[in-house]
Amino acid sequence: MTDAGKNTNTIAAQVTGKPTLKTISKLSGLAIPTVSRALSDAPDISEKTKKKIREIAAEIGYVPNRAGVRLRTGKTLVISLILAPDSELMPHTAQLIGSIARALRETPYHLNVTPYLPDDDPMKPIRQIVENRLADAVILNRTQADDPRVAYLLEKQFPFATHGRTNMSDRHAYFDYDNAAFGDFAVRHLAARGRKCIALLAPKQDQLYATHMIEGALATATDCGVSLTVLDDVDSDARIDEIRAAIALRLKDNPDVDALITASGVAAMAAAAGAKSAGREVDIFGKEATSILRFCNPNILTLREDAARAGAFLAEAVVAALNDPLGAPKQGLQVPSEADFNLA
Amino acid sequence: MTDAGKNTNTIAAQVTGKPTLKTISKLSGLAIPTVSRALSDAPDISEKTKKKIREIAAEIGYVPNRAGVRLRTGKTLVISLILAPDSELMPHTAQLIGSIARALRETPYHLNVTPYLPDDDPMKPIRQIVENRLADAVILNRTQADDPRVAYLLEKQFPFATHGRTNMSDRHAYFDYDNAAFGDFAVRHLAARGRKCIALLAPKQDQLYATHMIEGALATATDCGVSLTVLDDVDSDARIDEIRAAIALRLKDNPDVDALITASGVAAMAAAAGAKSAGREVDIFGKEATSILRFCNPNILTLREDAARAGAFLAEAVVAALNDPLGAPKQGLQVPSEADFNLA
DNA sequence: TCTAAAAACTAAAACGTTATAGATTTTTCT
DNA sequence: AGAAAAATCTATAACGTTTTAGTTTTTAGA
Repeated sequence: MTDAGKNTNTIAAQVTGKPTLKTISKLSGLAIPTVSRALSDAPDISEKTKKKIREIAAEIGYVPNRAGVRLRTGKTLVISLILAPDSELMPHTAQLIGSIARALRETPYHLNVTPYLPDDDPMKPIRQIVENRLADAVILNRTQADDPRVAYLLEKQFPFATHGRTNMSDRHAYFDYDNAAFGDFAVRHLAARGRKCIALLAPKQDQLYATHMIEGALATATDCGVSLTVLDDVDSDARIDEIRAAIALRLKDNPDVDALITASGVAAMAAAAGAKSAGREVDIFGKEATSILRFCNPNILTLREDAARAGAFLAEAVVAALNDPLGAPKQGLQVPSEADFNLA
Repeated sequence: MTDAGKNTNTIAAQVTGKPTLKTISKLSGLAIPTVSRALSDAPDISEKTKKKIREIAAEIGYVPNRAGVRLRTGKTLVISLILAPDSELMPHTAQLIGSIARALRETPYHLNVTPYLPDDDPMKPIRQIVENRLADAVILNRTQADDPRVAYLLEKQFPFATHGRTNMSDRHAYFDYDNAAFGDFAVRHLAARGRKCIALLAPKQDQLYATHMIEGALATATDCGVSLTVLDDVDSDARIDEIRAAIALRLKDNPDVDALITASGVAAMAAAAGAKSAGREVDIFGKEATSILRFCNPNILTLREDAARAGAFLAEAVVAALNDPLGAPKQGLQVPSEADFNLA
């Protein structure tokens, strides 16, 4: 029982420093490439050898050095989430980031966050990432119908997924909410509550989700025999106080309006306040990321947008695109179910 | 005017593929190490050579390959933000992430996000990062007074910064709100409004910020001659409905309470609802990340916590720690000013 | 003008990985 | 048993960077 002999029982104890392929090579007596190929399950390594190497790797806790892999293969093992500047929609964003990062834990990829500011060129971060190979794929949020970033990524054949559809959606992975169904449901529900003159708050920008929402709502309005006005001159990305003021103004212009549909929770809250300040009693139907909205104003009818689900889907979709670049892009649509609606 | 001659005017045009040190080496006729040392402004390279190399580098748009640097130096150029699971405080988190990432754009570092779940071991991500060198530094949020992660990082001498102080704060970089000042201000303000019996909602866990808040509030309560009860059995990290129910219960137990101070915006909202359901008219004083809280319930008095400022500070602090590991850790305290308070 | 010292530069190696092409061993078939 | 084929393994090189230990060139000093 000498001290010298004590720590030599296990292989692991013989290892000093971070284990590399070299360590396993020495421990197993096999060449480094053999070790590498065994761990990547190459066909020209015998099962016996693979087993032995995998055991040693597990015992000494071998983890591939990312810099080595990256330098050799050109793969970064990084996925970058490009964040559009959003002033007030942050609960949604935080959920998205967290759920993407969590889903990526099951993969070798890490999540990088790359935000840009309102006065930045949205193309700049994308170009940097593609040109300098800072990531293997990107995820975009707040896409527009005719998004130059999407066009660029498609042209460069750089893997990506988007949160929200675009005009080029058939060619890329995305997750989106079925806003047509939301529009339909909202109108149907408001009509059932006896509302006759519904206004829909659409964003100024060319956003596809609004188009869908309007389409769904218009069709159902005709169906239910209620009137539907689209208010497309309120900037729903503005500060909340500004939205409220704008809504109050619109309500005065449209004295018959007895219900409002909005595309975001913030806008719904602003609408509620705007209606109140205009002295009008209207129903409000909006979307929300958390339960906060309905909690602080139970009179707002809401559809819960599941950002966590979106994040998990986007992570999977982008990894799928990386693993099979030629496969059909994964596309997800959250069709609202009754359970997603909080109806006062 | 031959076609062949057209593109050879500029150096840049002669370069194909991503430029490396080798490219500059060939273009300049100097050896690769010379180029490397010139770009890192080493003392043994002549100014003339440095100028020449820098010009070529700029012209062909040379950007160091991160994998090469990482493999050679062991530096990852990554800073990892470890996100504690937070159910309802997400606006704050999103602001934090965005502002850290934006601040890091001025540096060579990229931001990685590493969340863990309520049932995960909080040590696991940290250990992985340190042992496998997945980042050069980490930023922690939601630190506890006696945080094992902080102890571990200090022991390993791994650079980090925290959002919130700990028992070991003198030894690490942090950003925190001056919660003592918040407690003081809240009590002083409520007393001035004529409130006599104030309750303070403290989190169950051993969180230093609560200690500070209580200290500040207690001292001022004595000063102003009002009574202050600390309710430390409400889990302020619980779901919002649960907090509300718990608060309603506490209010019934304490019939004299006429004002509530909470540590978070969500808790404030829950408190407002709890008070309402208990049929009590109490003042509420809370904190908020965005202006949403006060917007949806203008009766809640608030202190605005500037997460963007926290993020920018933390980014700077952690980069400073990396550049000067022996220097004094940067420590920031947001002392609330009158302007930060939204008083109904 | 010659030598010593200082300045400026370079050759070689290494970080850890994987791809290519080739070498060795084993199996299969006649 | 011997040759061909298949299976298994290895040597070498390369990705782009920086560090170490030189070597060459220039300047300074006598």
